[in-house]
Amino acid sequence: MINIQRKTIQRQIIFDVLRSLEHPTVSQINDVIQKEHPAISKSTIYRNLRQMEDEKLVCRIWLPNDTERYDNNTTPHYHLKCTSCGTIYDIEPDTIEQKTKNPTNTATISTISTIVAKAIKKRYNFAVTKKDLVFSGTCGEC
Amino acid sequence: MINIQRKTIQRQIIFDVLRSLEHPTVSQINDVIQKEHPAISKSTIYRNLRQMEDEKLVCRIWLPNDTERYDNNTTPHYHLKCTSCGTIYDIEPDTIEQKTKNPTNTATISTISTIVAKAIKKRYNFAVTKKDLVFSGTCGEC
DNA sequence: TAGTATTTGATACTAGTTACTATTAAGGAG
DNA sequence: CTCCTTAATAGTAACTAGTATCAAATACTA
Repeated sequence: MINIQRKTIQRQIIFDVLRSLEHPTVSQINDVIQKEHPAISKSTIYRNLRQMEDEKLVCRIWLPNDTERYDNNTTPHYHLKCTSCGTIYDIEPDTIEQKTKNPTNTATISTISTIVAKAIKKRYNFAVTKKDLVFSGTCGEC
Repeated sequence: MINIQRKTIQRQIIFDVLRSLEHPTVSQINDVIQKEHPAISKSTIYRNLRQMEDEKLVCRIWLPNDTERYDNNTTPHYHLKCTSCGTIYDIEPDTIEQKTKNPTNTATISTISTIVAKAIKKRYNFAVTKKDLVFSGTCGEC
């Protein structure tokens, strides 16, 4: 009996709260949990979030000039961050398309990033396993 | 006399140390400075690094699962991080090239990221001003 | 129900920020 | 060149964010 994930109430609460929020910081998750369950410690929260990340139940995301955030969208995708209002948007890599110079050509971010990963392998002999792409700027609302 | 940047010895020391290191963390910068100048406080170090970032003298970079780092390469470029040895490599966006399906086509990361930024504008009405692209994986040495 | 390894919560630590007082660089007047 | 003024900067201390350690509690299995 080694390394089995146990089902604890704390773990279930943390997961549920995370699922109810959009790109929350740990502090936001903590605020919600404290109201109902003040006995749950921050160690437990951080620890469980990391564990869920390892299990691929959630993603931990790193945006410039921000604290760590969690994302319950586990499909591969990238992020936009509005530097004016702070909102974080998901970019779905396979839905976005852009014609290149040749009007019959279209490219998704997904295929583009695959091309880049191959180029990196060729040029730097570096095997890419994870891509963190963040675009900062101003959103349509601002 | 408002908002003039003053030339302080602390500022010069911090800048010189930063220039001598590759992608240093603040802790690495601090370690070097403390040996010669133990009186310089961490607030001063953090404050000056941020100020130099505002002046575009250095870049602050954010890598997944890492503390903040500074980069004295101020030309636009992206990063590779080896998850095995921890080494950080710069990708020069204009030097890397990769043929697309059409063998007469080549694309730099720079042009690709410009295409993506335009697509983001069209699709999400979001004006990209900064791109933070980090590729994690295993380097040739590991 | 008992045994045991995992998980929790507490505590103390490292990393980074903020607020505030004391110091100092730069510019002007004599 | 020296003194004065003043706003920017330095250092201190106290705070938020995140990590590590470890005894106590608890989930799982037999």
